[in-house]
Amino acid sequence: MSYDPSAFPPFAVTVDLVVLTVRRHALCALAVRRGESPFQGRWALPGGFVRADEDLAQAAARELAEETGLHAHDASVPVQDNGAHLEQLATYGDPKRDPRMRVVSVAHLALAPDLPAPRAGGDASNARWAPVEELLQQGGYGREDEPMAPLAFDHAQILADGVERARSKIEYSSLATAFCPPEFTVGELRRVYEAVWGVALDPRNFHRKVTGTPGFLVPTGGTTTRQGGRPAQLFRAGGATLLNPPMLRPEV
Amino acid sequence: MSYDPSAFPPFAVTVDLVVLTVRRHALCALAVRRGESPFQGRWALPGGFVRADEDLAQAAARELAEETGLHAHDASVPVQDNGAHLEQLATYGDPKRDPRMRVVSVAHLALAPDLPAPRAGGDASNARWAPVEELLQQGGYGREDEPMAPLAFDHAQILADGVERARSKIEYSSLATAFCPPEFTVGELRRVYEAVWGVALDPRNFHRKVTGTPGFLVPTGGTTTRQGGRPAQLFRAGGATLLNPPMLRPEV
DNA sequence: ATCATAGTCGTCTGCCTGACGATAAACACT
DNA sequence: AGTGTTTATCGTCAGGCAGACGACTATGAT
Repeated sequence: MSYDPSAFPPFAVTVDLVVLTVRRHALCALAVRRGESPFQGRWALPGGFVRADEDLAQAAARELAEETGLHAHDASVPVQDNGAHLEQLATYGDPKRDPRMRVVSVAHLALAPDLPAPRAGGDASNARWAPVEELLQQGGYGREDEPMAPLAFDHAQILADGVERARSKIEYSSLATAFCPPEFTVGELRRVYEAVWGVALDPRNFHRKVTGTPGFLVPTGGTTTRQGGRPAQLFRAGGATLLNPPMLRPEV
Repeated sequence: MSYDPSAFPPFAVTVDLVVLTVRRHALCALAVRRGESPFQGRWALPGGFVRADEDLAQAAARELAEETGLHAHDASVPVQDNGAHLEQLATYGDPKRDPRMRVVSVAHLALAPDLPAPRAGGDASNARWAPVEELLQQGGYGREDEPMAPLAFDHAQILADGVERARSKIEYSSLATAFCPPEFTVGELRRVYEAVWGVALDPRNFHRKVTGTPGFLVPTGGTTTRQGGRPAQLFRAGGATLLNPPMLRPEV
């Protein structure tokens, strides 16, 4: 426990982001193409180095804004603008995870409503929303049938952990609303659950459940027809963050 | 995203440990007394620097062994010796959390059965099991009425996060068995839940619940009387890690 | 007008939970 | 030996919630 300098070898610390959204009924993650070695040309999660005077959450919020333009709202700020939810996911520090040097990466999870096309330094061809199954299956094919190699570094593991966190967290928290615009219908919220869990849910039981959970949804009074069919009531996310009772993910 | 060396200031990376156990019906955490500045003489969580060739989990397991003699079993090793459960908790990286230099600490959570006295470099007076409420309440009093200052650094926050993780995780996982010896009775397991949650549970409903949850408990055939009263069946932890249905923490 | 689509309200049944009575098997007394 | 105390274990019962599913409503498309 002495502070002999040889006792604490220098590390580089980065933040990596698992940014999830729901597009066209599929859970998608933001991927950027690497412009340099190692893993040049491969897809990776967005991220970057933590600056000397920066908190980890600040660094993650900064990277998120740089990559997507999203303004993250911390848990401390209850503002419900169209910012994204951002939370720490886990930290990855295998000595060999980066071949160049010792890098410890603090991964963060961001949940965002469906967004316009991403931007990565202004170059749209180097950033894309991709369905998570596509990014996680090895040897799959990406957009335009270009052969897709696995994600760079240990990013496949990080993405898998982030997806699993999101899947379990929408069970007992109101986080699914982070995938929705400020006002949304019960049907849109249901399609979020269906996309994230990859299951079909009974619209009638789902409606009863979410409208019956105190603090989950607050009706705004308005109605809308967005998908054809009977107009639906519009809701806003209620103040509750923990759902009681929780939403139950169907067995297998 | 360039690798200009000025872009990645050097960090020190440490692991801190929240080691929890249940002693005398109370949830206790391991605390060590700091021998040097800053916070000299104050209580802190055990921890230390990650070595150059070490994974984060390895570093945490090494520190745990050094402080307690416990042999941590990773999630990958299903062995149920009297090792402790060890998992990553969260990472703390406020630029000012250590006044000397930029330190990022990857906190880990360990759950252990009741143990003999702790050792901290062979000096027992510099390590103790303390009830978590005692460590978390500011200005409380420690053993032998010595006035107790708050934990060093941001360790009160880390401990609070670890306790909250343990409280919620025993709801939906079989982790409560990590607080028990290899063989235990339903009553002992119930007292673990009562200590961690700080509530009283109905023995009859608890017995029905845990014996009815598939994969949670496996009877060993033996019986024991450890607290007086009728002998109880002995159980071993079953293979299930996720409880379905979960244990429900009583409302406030 | 008719159909397709989506939303909303009800009903019914089975399961789980919490509250709690009753019995069983040990120990500590007298 | 008998009595009380403690802990373990089994049962019962009522209330609530979830899944399955029928019925009705309100819009747009043809």
